[in-house]
Amino acid sequence: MQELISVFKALSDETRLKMLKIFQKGEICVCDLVSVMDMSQPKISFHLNVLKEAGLIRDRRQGKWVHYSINDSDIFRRFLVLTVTEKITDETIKVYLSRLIKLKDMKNKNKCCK
Amino acid sequence: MQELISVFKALSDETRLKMLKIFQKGEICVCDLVSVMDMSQPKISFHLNVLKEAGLIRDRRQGKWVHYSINDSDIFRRFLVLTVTEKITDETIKVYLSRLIKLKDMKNKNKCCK
DNA sequence: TAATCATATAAACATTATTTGATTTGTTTG
DNA sequence: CAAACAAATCAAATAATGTTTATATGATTA
Repeated sequence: MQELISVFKALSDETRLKMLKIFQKGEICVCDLVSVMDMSQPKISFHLNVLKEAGLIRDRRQGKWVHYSINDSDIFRRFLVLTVTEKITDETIKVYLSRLIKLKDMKNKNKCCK
Repeated sequence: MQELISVFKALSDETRLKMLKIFQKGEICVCDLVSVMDMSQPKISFHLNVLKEAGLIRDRRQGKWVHYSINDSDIFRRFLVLTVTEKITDETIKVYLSRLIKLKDMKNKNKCCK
């Protein structure tokens, strides 16, 4: 039961739901999330850890960077994440999305995280 | 988004999940829940209110008593409640269930809430 | 209509979650 | 291998939730 509760608790926070929306656009590293969401790095790491402990996302270290993405190994969690990202409009995170696009453009020009 | 969060928050508590398990056996009034769960009446009322505000249950007043039951008007909430009650075994609330059965027996003998 | 019963609400307190600022760990690169 | 960078962790401050005790409200019944 505690495992189930940890999933619902992870989904009970605006910042974390917005993170899931961002993850839906693909894998992202902590430093990029920090700049996209404009929040302190410890805060971002804290929320990532809550999502990870709940089994909703997974991490992958690549050199200095740790990339996070949606964990699709469990169907119940997948369903929840899918429903959440569907119920929340892109409009809600439009500021983040535009920063994300800028970031990706910059990476193509070799300026960050490469 | 806050509405969605209120649903997940409501599901993020052991007492409330156990309540949903009990509701699955049918409508129940506050006083019966108090004796079945052996918790203070304000505590029960507090948690019932959280579930109600999240749209997961509904209430129906009948005389002095207020009966609560699962609100099946929304399919997403229905799915969540169904999944939750499926993932949590009856074993988890066996003490409550045996009290519930005793209560129902007593009611047939006209001893309570009638 | 006064007494009683069921439930809700409020205030005070306890517990848990989140945020912040500082520090540590792990990795790469000059 | 020292400096620099990315991310995690920790302790302290703050905010949000849950619990308890006391009181209020609403309905029934004697």
